Amino acid sequence: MATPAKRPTIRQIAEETDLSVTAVSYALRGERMSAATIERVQAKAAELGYVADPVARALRGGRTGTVGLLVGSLADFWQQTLAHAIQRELRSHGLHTLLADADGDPDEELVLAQRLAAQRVDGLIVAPVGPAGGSWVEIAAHLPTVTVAGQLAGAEVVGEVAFDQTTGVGEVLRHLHALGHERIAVLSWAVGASPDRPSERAVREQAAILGLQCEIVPCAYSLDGSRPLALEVLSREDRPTAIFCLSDSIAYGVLHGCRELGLRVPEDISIVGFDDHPLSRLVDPPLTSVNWSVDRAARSAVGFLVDHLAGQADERRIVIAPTLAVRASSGPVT
Amino acid sequence: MATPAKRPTIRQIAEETDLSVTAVSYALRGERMSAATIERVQAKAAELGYVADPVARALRGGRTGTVGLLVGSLADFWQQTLAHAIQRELRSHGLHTLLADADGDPDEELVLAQRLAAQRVDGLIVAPVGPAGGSWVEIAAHLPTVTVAGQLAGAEVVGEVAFDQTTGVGEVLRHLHALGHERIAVLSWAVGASPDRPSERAVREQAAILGLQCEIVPCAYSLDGSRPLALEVLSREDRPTAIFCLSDSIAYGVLHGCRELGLRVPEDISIVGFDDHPLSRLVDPPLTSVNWSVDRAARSAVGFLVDHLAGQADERRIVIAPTLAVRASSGPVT
DNA sequence: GACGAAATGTGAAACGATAAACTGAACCGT
DNA sequence: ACGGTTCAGTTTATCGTTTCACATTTCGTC
Repeated sequence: MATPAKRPTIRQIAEETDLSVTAVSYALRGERMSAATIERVQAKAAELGYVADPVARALRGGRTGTVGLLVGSLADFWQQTLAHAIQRELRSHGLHTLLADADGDPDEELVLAQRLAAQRVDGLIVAPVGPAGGSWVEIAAHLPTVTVAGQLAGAEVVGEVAFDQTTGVGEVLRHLHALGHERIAVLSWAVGASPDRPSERAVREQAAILGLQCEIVPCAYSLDGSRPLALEVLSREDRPTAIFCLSDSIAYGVLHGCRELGLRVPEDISIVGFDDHPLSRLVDPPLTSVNWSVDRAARSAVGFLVDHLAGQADERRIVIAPTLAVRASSGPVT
Repeated sequence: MATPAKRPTIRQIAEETDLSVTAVSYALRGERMSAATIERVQAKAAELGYVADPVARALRGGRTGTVGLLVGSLADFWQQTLAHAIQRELRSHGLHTLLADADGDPDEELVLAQRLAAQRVDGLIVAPVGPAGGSWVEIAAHLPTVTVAGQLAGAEVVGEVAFDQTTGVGEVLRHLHALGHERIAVLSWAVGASPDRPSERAVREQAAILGLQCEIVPCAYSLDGSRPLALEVLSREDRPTAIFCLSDSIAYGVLHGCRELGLRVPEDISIVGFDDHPLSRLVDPPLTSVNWSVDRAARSAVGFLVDHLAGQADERRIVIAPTLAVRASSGPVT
């Protein structure tokens, strides 16, 4: 902690090359100055190990080379995977990541978005937890924003990676219906103010079509959040014959609960997840789940943002199609 | 993207209150000015929704309220968990997190550390991937640094959360030894320049003591990284009777490989992990692993840093003791 | 009622980089 | 030889905040 780290500054280079600060600034970027000067400056910069100060640059208002990544909850395994994939993809484009975790709280999400904007990120990639409040409209109006796996109603985004919830949910419910299930509990990740989340809406629609009796139960993300809830649902008199979890993380907690209660899966109860985390094929029993290509989502999201930053103004949108991965956790009603 | 977001500035408050910028700056922090002025200024600030610009503040040299979190590889499930825990803990202290992922590359790790320093983080929490290079000494000398689960040789840190590798590894090897295993493959997360990683050293030491034949195989972190390697090891003529993976993520890949080859675990081969990810008890078969309390590690790491920032100068250190969680993936040699 | 010390406030410089506007000089064609 | 470009720089202002040094006013005290 001794001396406060003296990184070389542009001024130092200026002094040592007998040029003005401005000249150095231009030369470093290879603009305007004569070839000889540019060479001389860059040599000196290399010699001193100069790296432009991102903070100063940000204050002045230029590009920062940093993108904000805002996820709904890092407690969710799948979102961890997504965050990693996006982060890695951003880096392959030479962009840095400022990751923020709303931890399931829509209000916190907004605060964090504003904080990221204040940090002068060049753009924002959001996997929203809640529906858009009014402030989102404003944020997205000023900061190129791409949404992944969720909408920000009303906000004008530069790209959108949507997941076809209707089809995904539909496939699950048809699968369960075909296996003879009729009473299904749906564990949805709970957040205060989101009465009309697409996935839940899809559940109601599809359930109505198939004539299924679906009860939607709000649930916390984490393992420790869903397990107690699962215990409650599973202990009921008229236990459902299947549980459909709108996130694999939730499903894991339910599996855990089943194990504690001595319930066999899928003989006593079928369990289906959503998002298909890489470990879902390894758990016991392997979890039936809806797979969306994380890599494709990450690539698209980053691609949209990068394109926009490169000046391509048109809004982009991709809808990622689901694949139902049927594994051993779902079986016929017995 | 229209107008470049006009957040209210300190100057705006100054104008509307007929005070100097300086006065407002002081008043906002409740210093110097008269009570009346302070009140007036803060009221105006609240009215305008003023929030201090972190970038400007950082440039000037003050606290930024942001901590850099540098993890060796977010591809590793356990490190995802750790990152989340630390992030959450930091937030409970009102600190923001700037997360960077070295993706297994020690050089990248250094670059990122410097980048974080340039972003003026108040401190750094590092789960290092490689051993310290010389630059780390310099970085840590200028920036309060806490290490978690790894050392930065030579660097003077303000806190250290160490994991007792020797005991952890010892317990595993004794466990396997007691089960009759003698030829053990150890899959270690590979990184270029780390010939003397503590865990590997511990393996060699303990293996010597117990008279075990341990081969250390370097391995990538991810599922996709360890699976092919596992296939190779498992297909050998003189296949080891047990595989000890120095990370649960690696173990998952190995489990996957066993399944593909039709090997039964633990009848045909025993598998042990390291770190005990929450899902390890749910995979098939449940994975024997070495548990360290993530929460305790996160709390300690953040606590050390916060204490230091609060002026407590003494260096802190905690050694987290392992607990061997014996589950079904390890069994006697048959 | 004069004197020093608080209390309260102001202006200017600084943090590091960038952009707009300006200054000479060299160079062009006519 | 003259006005107009272009080149290669320099000056100056700016981003939003903090802090140092200084200028007033107020106050208690002898």
